[in-house]
Amino acid sequence: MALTSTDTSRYDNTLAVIRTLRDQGPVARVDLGALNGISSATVTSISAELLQQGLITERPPETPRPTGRGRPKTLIELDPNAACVVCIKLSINEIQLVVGDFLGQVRHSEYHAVPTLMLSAEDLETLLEEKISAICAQQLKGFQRLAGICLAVQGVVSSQSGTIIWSPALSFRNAPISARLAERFHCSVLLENDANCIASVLAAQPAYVDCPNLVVIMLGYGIGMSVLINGVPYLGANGSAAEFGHSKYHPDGALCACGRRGCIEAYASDYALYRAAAEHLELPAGDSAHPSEQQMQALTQLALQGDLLAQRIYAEAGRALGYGIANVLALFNPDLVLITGSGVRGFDAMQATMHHAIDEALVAELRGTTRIESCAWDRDMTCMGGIAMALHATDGETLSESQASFVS
Amino acid sequence: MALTSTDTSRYDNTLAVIRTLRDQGPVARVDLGALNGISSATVTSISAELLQQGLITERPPETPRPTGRGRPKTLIELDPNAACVVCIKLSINEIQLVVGDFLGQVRHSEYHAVPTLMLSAEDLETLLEEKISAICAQQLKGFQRLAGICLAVQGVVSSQSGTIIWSPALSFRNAPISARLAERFHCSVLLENDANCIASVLAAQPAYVDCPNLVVIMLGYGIGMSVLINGVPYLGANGSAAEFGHSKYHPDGALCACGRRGCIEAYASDYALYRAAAEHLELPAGDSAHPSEQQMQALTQLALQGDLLAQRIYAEAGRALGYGIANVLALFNPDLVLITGSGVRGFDAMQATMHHAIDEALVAELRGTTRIESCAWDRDMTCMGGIAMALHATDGETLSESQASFVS
DNA sequence: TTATTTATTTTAGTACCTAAAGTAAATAAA
DNA sequence: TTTATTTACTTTAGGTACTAAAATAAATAA
Repeated sequence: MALTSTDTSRYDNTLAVIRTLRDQGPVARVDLGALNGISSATVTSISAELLQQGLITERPPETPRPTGRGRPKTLIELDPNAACVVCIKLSINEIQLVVGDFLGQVRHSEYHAVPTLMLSAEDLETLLEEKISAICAQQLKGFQRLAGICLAVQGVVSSQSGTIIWSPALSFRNAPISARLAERFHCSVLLENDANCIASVLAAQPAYVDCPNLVVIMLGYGIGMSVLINGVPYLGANGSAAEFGHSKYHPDGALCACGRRGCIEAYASDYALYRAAAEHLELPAGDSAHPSEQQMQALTQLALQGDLLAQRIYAEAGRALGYGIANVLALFNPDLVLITGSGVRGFDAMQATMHHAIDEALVAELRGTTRIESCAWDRDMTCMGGIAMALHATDGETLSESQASFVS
Repeated sequence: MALTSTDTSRYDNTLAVIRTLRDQGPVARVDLGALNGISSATVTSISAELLQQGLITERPPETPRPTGRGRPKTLIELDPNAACVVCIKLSINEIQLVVGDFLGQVRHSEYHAVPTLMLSAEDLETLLEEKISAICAQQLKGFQRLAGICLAVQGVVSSQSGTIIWSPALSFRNAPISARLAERFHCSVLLENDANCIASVLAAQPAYVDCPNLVVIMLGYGIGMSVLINGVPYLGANGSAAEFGHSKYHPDGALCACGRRGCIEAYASDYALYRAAAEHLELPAGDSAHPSEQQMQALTQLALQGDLLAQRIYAEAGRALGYGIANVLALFNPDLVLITGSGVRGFDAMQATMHHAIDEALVAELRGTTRIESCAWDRDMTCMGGIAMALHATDGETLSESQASFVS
């Protein structure tokens, strides 16, 4: 008779095995059992299925002898070519396309300069279709299947409906982007906020694994945030949760790009810092409303080298940031707040006032034990996270589709 | 051989049946199956066990005929006396003790005036032991077992460790209260924030069931908040999440009871409103730092009846509240914000400026579709929520202990 | 060469669930 | 009044998935 609709234990255990193999690399059946709380007999049965489906392979025994007595472990590992995902990062004036294999490793990466603010929703769709088609044709040869596509976007997105609601990198609003790509490429399309991608990568790092409640603040052209609760991004009702950049520092504060006053972003983002400095300081020529990396580096240099006005600007940014973080601590009480993004280049110039503002705003009981740390920034991290999230989201499909193709 | 450690389906299904019966009242086996996605054969088997354990009873067929053809449904229902819980609400200068039955119905309630701010941790423990002992002796006669005790406390508590970290109703800090009570009364002791109790009750109401992400703001002597994410209270790392009252309105704002400046509580709590008014208005005599219900009602009356100064004070409170809510919307993006607590009495005098502040602070894309509503306040609601949470937390124990006692 | 150790596989047995068949208890229709 | 129909509940038969224990495999140590 039929499988009970509520009994998902085989499915759950199989996914657990796949994910353990992805996280830990090659693992023996005994250890897979111990790690996941299942018997090794069950692991034998699950791995036999996965082997038949071509999702895993047995690793040939090492030539250098295994240590210890007894029958040596037979390591099994994911077949990196069993599936792949494509992740596209959409940021202001640039898109990045990355191919990741079934292990989550980056196998290909390319950047394109694109005037994103000029694009209509149709332009963007067409552009993405073109670029992804090219990637499919050139880069996906050895893979058994394309499991999914992840679109990592700054701003407010609805993952559920696949709609870009509001992105600082784009001029249009409310574009249901996932549906068309899913239809065109016959695979799952995941739409994610870029900060959530970064947070997923950071949460997996050994230094932060014991932080079930993790807040990641992204400083850059704008200011983004991700809140992981028990390791999963908190999205809110419409996907506009964690909009730290537009939480408030001061009721009648500086003007923000969003049109309101007093947002944290209006003090601590690249454009806010540059705007405050441009009037008074000698800085590289360029669009001062959309400062380039080079422009920002020049400004940061001034602050770090002791220019008093630049220091004052960063100090005030740090104060706003700290004040905003105080609210985050009072409301989320996370284990850890990590500050990263391209804007961390200036973190040393903000740090002191930031900590001071936090202490001034919160009593010790509410300040709690939350660690607040900064963390080096790597422009490829977003897509690494997107790949991981896309694989995680599509493991179930990969599993059932491999099964189907084997049966038929 | 042994039951697989991962196979919890019978346990899960049994709990689901118990909880359905608690939420919906008497239900037939067919309907229990349909509601929980299990076959009625399984419900037959589960209900046979529960019947033997004495946790449910079959309801005798109704004298007025059931409508429709076919064999009439045999309704089963929880035995209200199968278990009970005691909930204690600890608020400033008052404690309430309530007995709830296995259905979650209040069976007994009593209030005691207690100078809570004068108590040491030991005093409190002794007092609670006394009061609970008396309740046990007098009120728990008909019940098969005391499943648990719930302590509902204003302020910051660690549910995990059972420690009261910081409560405005108490002078001491960091008191591990649960352990001693658990030892003394041989049952589970649940320590909960009062706002979480209220939120649990509200979330179950038909009007709000479609709000998986619910924020409840409690106005009163202090200002509390609860955030339910998918129906469960978000606690944070140390239990100090959702401290809305000490999130910020203004960097250099009014002095708060916590010792910091600019907290929302320093504008919109009872003591803040009364403090602002007492200098200038004729109000009932009394401790103006801890205004009584009567004092607050007098002040609210003035504002609602058009006294300009009182109106200005409430308007400013509304502005602070709205500003704080804007941050909550930006960070949590909930489906619904409910404003309640004894302080809602003055909500009409705050409403206009509150909404204005929210609109001024947030662009439409971030304002989202969140409903913001107020909701009538009932002083018994906290304990109703505490009972529900305690029952939910102890259903598993009740189940396994009834089983054990049946087997032996 | 044999004993020991450890890993994996096979076997036997259990718990749970569902579908389908059987039974029970009512109303509607002949 | 009897029979058919409908709906609810129970029993039976069959299937999946798991574990413990036994068997087998493959190494090292003695």
